[in-house]
Amino acid sequence: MPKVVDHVERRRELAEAVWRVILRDGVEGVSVRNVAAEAEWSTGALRHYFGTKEELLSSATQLLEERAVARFTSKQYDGTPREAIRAVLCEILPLDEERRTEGDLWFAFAARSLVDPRIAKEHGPVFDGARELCVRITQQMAEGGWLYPGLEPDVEAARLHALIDGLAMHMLMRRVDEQEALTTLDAHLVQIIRDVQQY
Amino acid sequence: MPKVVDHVERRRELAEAVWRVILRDGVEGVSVRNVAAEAEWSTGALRHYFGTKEELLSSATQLLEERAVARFTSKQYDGTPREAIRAVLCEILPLDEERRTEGDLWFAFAARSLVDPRIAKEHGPVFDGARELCVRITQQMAEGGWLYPGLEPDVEAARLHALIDGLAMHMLMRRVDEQEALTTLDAHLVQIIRDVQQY
DNA sequence: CTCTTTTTAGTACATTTGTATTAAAAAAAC
DNA sequence: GTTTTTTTAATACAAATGTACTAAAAAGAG
Repeated sequence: MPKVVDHVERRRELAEAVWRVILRDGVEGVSVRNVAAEAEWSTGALRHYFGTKEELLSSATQLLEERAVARFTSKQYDGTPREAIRAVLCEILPLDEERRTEGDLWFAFAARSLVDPRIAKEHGPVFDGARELCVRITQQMAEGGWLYPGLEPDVEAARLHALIDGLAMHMLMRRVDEQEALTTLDAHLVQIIRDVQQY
Repeated sequence: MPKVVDHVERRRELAEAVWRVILRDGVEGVSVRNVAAEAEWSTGALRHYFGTKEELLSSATQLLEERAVARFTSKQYDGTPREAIRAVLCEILPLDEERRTEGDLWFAFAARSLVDPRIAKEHGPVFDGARELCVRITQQMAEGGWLYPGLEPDVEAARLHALIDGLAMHMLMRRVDEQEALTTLDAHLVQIIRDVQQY
């Protein structure tokens, strides 16, 4: 029998090499040879796992999706409502290097998804994950009586999602810094959270 | 003397060809030959106006910027405060084909600007134009007494900007439709505009 | 060890890429 | 008409690209 290789691990390894290339040169810098060189593989070995360049990009998107969605869905509330919600939302903002990397990739793939249906399909769950996170937040707020009176949970989820993605994008474009983003987010939370003295 | 050619017009013509290529194939589809074919020019003629591919992309970004900023800064208020503000903000959302095209390009260039400082520099004014629009709105609201009490004009400008850009992005990604976007925008306006009976 | 299958390396090939060069065509000044 | 300069077309070329192919290497089963 042949050498036993963890295919899942190999594909992850390759996907991460794709990431590094994208972060350095953008999606346009992704070529079979570039990725192989980045991973220190031969093009032949790479081709053994990925038949085409498209599969390579798909795999990189999928890995990003898995990680992001896992992070979004694993977070739990604790602390005061405002602190908890703020902490959850901060998972989306590129506040540290890891999340900035994820954000850069998310942005690159989002732009590519506009002209590449295949990427769009694989990128969709990232949007859905963030949206579900926002829906979960506003629904739990409504149930706990923390949602500011008169606000609709679903509409507020959409608004929160647009705001947080817009902020994230502005940060990725380096036009808004961390402090301004948090100030903006806090201003929003003030308006949607009803302050309860004892919770 | 030579044939008299309107260089500005030529460059505009070429930039629009670049746009069409980007809309069809993404930024990665832009090559000297592709653009020349799209414009029905020879590569030699194209090269007479643009020495390198980078200049070609720069020119396309600049044209986008000029148009977008012109649209943003030309709008004037009229009608009730809410109607006027809504109308101005709707200039940013991709609600018709022209603005969707602009939006698609804006998105493509924004993503590219993360790894290409040159594009970033030329793309910056588009961000600034939208931000100034938001600042103008919130400041005029504050001066006219329409801003909901307790809100800071500058913070609200940043929040409005993030929200509108996030909504625009979600629409461009085809994950949010026109109706949901307007519902979300209206929910936001309700919270930042103080309803004055007589204005 | 021998066999069998996976994994890898290296190379090949047709396209496409950015850029440069060349010479022809066009058009106004004289 | 001739001259002069811009504009255009066509081609050239090295480099990079996606994909395919071939044979060597690796590693467990018998």
